[in-house]
Amino acid sequence: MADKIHKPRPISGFPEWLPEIRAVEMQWLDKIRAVFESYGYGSIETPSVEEIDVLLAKGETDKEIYTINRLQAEESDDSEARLALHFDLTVPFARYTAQHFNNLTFPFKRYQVQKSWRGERPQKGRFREFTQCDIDVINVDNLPLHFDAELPAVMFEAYQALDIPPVELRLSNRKIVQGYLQGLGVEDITTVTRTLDKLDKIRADGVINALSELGLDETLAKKCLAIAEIKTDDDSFADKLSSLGVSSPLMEEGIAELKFVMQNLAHLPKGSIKADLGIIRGFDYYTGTILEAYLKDMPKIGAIGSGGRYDDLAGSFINQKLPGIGVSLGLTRLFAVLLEAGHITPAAKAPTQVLVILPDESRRAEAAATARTLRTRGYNVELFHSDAKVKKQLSYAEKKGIPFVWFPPFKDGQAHEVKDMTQGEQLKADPENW
RNA sequence: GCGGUCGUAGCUCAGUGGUAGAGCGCCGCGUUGUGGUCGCGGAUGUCGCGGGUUCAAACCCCGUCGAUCGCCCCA
Repeated sequence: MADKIHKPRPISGFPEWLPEIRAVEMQWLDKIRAVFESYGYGSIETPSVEEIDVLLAKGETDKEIYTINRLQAEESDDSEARLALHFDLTVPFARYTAQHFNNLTFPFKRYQVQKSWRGERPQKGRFREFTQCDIDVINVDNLPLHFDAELPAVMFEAYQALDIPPVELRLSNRKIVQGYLQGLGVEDITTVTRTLDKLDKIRADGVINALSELGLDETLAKKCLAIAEIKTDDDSFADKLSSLGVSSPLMEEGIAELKFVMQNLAHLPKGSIKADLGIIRGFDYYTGTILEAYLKDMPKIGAIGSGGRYDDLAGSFINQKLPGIGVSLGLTRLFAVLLEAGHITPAAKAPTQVLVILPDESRRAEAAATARTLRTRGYNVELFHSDAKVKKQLSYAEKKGIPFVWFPPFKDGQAHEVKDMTQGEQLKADPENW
C-alpha cells in the first residue's frame, strides 16, 4: 500500500458509468447511428477544440466555454490560448462545411456523435461534459422546406429506437414569434422571448410579472404571453393565432412554414407532435423552424433534444450562403435521467458469452485452443485467468453474468461439457459445432 | 457568479461531547471437478482538510475544499 492514497472523488458534471451501464449506452449509440444512416446521413468527427474566434462567431456563449493551455507552457507562449473545447457540434459543423466546401456534395447531410463541454454549474440532468448526437443538412443558397419535417422525423425515430418512455416534439417557428412581437411594437424582442421561454417554469403570472418589470404595460404583457400559450396537436395553431388580431408578413411566412411541417409530420404517432408557440430556443442563429423534444412524463428535466433551421450558419467562415437545419439529441441528459429514474436495465457486466474453465495449468494450452475455436465461431470467450478451484471459476461467471461455462477435458479422452448458467444444466458438447 | 443542503468503511447510511458502528459488497472456510442460497470466520477508516473551544470533538464554533440541489443559462 502506498503511504498516501489520493481518495478518488467524482468530478462534478463529468459523468462516468459502470461497464454494465456503459454497455447500454453503447447500444443506444448504435441504434441512433443506425437511424441516422437509414436516412442517408454520413458521419464526421471534428476535433474537440476549435479556435475561440470560431466558437464565438455565433451565439453568446463567452463565459461557458473551456479554454485550453499546456501546464508546461511558458508564460509568453500563447500559441494555444486561442483554442477552446467546443460547446456544441453545430458551430464546428459550420466551420467544417466551409473548410471542406470544395470536396462536399450538397445538400450535405451529416451526423456527428461527440462529446461537448460547457463550463456551467452542473445540476440535475445538466453536465459539463456530455455526448450530443447531431444531425444536420446544409445546402448552398437554399434548402427545401421538407427537410424541416424530415429532421424532426429522424429525431423522433431515433428516440423510438431506444425503448424509452414517450417523447413529445414541440415545434414552432422563429418567424411567427418574431413577427408577432414586431407587430405588437415590442422593442427588446430578445429579452421578451427569453422571458416567454420560462413560461413552463414560472407560469403565466411569473411571465406577466417579469414582463412588467421590463417596462411592458399589462395589456402588452398579456398579448405577449398569449402567443406563448398556444399549443395544438395539428395546424390549428394558425386559427388561434389569427384570433389574437396581430399580423405581419414575417408572421404569415412562419405560419405557412409551420403548417407545412406539422402536416408533413402527421404520420407520427398521435400525441407525439405539438405546435407550441412557447418554444423559443436560446441560440440566436435560428431563423425558421425550431423544436424541442421532451419526455412526456418528465418535462421538468428540460429538453432532451432540440434544433432548428438557420439561414446562414457558415456565413462568417465562407462567402457562400449556406442555409441548413439540424437537430441535436442530448444523449447524456436523457441517459442519466432515465438511469436515475430506474428506466435503464443494466446489461451483463461483461460481453463474455462463454467462460472456459481452466482445469489446471498443465491444460492451459488445450483450454486456450478451445477458447480460440469458440471465438472463431463468433462467440465472445474468456479463458479463466488462473487454475483456481472450479467453484471459484463458476462464481466468477455468476458474478459477471456470463451465460455459459465451458468445461474442457479434465483428463485425457474426456468429453467437453457446457453448462447453461441460467438453467443450471450441463451437457456434453463439441466446440467445433456447439 | 449567487443561495440552500450535505461530507463517517468500496457503496448506502446510523452514531449530537466520553473506547468507530450496521447492512450490502470484498476475502477465506464448509475436503475430493460445479455458481446462486445458507452457516462460520476475516480485512478495510488521519469520521473531507485546517484551525478554535474543551479534561475530552465524528459531534460545538470558524475557515477551506468537494459534492449536491436551485438561480442565471442551457441538451
